[in-house]
Amino acid sequence: MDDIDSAIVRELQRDARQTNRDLARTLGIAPSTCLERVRALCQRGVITGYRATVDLRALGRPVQALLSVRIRPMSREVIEGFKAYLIGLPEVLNVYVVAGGDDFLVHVAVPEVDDLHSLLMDRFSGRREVVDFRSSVIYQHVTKDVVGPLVAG
Amino acid sequence: MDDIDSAIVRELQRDARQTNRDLARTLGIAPSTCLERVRALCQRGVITGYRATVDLRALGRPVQALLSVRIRPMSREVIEGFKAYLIGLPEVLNVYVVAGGDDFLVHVAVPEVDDLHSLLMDRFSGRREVVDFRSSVIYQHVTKDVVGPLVAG
DNA sequence: GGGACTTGCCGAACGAAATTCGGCGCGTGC
DNA sequence: GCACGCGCCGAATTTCGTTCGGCAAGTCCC
Repeated sequence: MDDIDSAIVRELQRDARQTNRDLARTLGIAPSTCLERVRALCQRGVITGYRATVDLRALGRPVQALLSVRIRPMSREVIEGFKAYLIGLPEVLNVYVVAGGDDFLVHVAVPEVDDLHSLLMDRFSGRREVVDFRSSVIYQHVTKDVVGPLVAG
Repeated sequence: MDDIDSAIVRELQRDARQTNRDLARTLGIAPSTCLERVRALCQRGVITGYRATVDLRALGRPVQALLSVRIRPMSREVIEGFKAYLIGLPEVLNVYVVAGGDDFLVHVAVPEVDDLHSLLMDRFSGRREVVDFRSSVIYQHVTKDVVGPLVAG
């Protein structure tokens, strides 16, 4: 994990579909060398996958929210079960299992604000393990790239 | 935006680096047709980019947290300024600007739990617009693909 | 109801890219 | 000082992205 590997990760986070030749040219190394470093990063588990990012607005789901949920009891079975349930919901984008005041933080996207209310009423309030929930509409959401191993942070 | 487009988006979210031929074979269409549909999706803004996903553990930042921050005053300048400041921090992964009890929700990743404390003390408590903050360690984080336009949701 | 137009799809041809592999240089350890 | 191993490079091969002409189907207008 040297500077070149960091640069590869940074570049592939910026654009995962750039050609290996372009990537090699950017880094100043041979394409074959670049290719085997990328493969090594995948094999070592540093790079876990390549994903297309989509515009939720274009997909008809412009309203995003963060749902704070408290559940009881806090047993492993209940947590895993509720997490699996959340992942099964089509509105869900991210599930955070957190410590502190809340147990779950659920990032959702729906077509309209009304659907947020429906989602809470139909999918959350009825479940027995859910003891409390709260929703926060997201005004803006910025995703950053992972820059590196925080050597100078 | 028909079923084929939805399938393309779904497949490219699963693996953005699969070859156009494989994608076309999966969908049962010709590679040329597949290619122009993918390009149309990019041009229409449905697909906004392709990104490599990395393992934060492998990058030496296994501790993740969600920071809830309240700021004052809630003017556009202060919000945009603080948001830009957050994005500049190397520990930051996601910034959510939200309505409700908190104003910002900041997703961060650091090497150790101690760094979380340092981050809060050194980068947040000193800033004048920050009136309150709270941190929640993330036990698990699951990111889901966007499945579609929620027609049957 | 029929004809022209538009739209989307297909398949072959071309250029470019990914991938493989043998060889080389450099650092390390003995 | 010498042998070994690791990483990098560059050419050859294979696969892929991309373009383009033609075709079928659906649509609009007459």
